[in-house]
Amino acid sequence: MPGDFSLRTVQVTLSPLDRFAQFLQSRGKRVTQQRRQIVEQVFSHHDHFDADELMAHLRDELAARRLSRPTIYRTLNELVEAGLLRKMTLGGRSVFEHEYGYPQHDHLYCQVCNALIEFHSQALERLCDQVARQEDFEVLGHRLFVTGICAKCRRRQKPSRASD
Amino acid sequence: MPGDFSLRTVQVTLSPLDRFAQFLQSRGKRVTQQRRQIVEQVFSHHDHFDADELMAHLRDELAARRLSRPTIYRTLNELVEAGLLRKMTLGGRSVFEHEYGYPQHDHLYCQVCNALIEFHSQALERLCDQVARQEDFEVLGHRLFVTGICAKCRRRQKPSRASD
DNA sequence: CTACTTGCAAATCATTTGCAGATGA
DNA sequence: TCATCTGCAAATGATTTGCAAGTAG
Repeated sequence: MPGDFSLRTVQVTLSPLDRFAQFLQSRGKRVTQQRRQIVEQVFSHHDHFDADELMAHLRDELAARRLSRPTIYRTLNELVEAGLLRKMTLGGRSVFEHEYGYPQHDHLYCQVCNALIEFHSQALERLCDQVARQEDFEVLGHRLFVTGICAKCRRRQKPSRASD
Repeated sequence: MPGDFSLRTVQVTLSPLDRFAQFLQSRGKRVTQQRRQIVEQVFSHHDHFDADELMAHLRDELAARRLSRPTIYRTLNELVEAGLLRKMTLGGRSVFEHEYGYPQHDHLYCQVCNALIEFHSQALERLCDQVARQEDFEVLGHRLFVTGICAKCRRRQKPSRASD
């Protein structure tokens, strides 16, 4: 590799917690045990989750009263504000996913097992821009859900095509 | 015009109310004053609406107690089941739009004024099918929201580009 | 007639908020 | 120190449900 490593601010490598700390500081907010704990749990693995699932993971802390339901909700909202999480609504329920350090993507949603399968399409982005241009609309983001039945559930539902 | 009008079952011309009546009958349910009234109001014009907006339109009936909040909700759900309405969630609130007799489309969503601008794209449908094929996923539908700022609001927000 | 419907009031359910005590910078 | 946080309990707000009385077929 040639030595073309030029000036490059490595802000992307900031850990979610550091990034959050930075956000909090900029707002005069504090880095507390609870917020630390929640961020750590949330970014410990890549997955879609809702408040209940997160609470299930933190049940010990909740049981020990070192953490509470309202704090979970408050912190999730802050994480969205901070741009660390993306929030979406799925069947009346708020579902979150990593936004920070994670590439833009859309979802296939299996309405049988509720699985969310991620995919990315540049063509889709071009399509959004194109439509927007026609309407003189400024695109800030998009969300595509393709609903249907995932491979696994299809196999389960149609063991044989006898009755068709 | 040449006389090529061949056999053509005109089931599409069924009014929303008739279509609903048909659905109700198939379920052993009844065509009541309330359901009739709601369907009529809902299909009196093409627009997106939520339960509150619908209730505002029917406020006289509600005031006269010939109709109630629970009945509105119950009937809206039946209309979705019947395939007459499509339901989506927008900011925690259920929003409905005509599905029966109305072409498939997607939306530009202005996050400033909450306007929903409809558009249709065949390319998008092809894209969904293509992605689905790769994942061995059976597509039953899709929903694309392009969020951003509509032309009107952009003009209002940036009267001049002075500060840029 | 009689099962399906309705309006009412009360229940849900996820999420939010007021407040007094606890705590991070 | 002292403004920001937190847990608690209670409030919210949209939507749903149990039930006795009303009504469609």
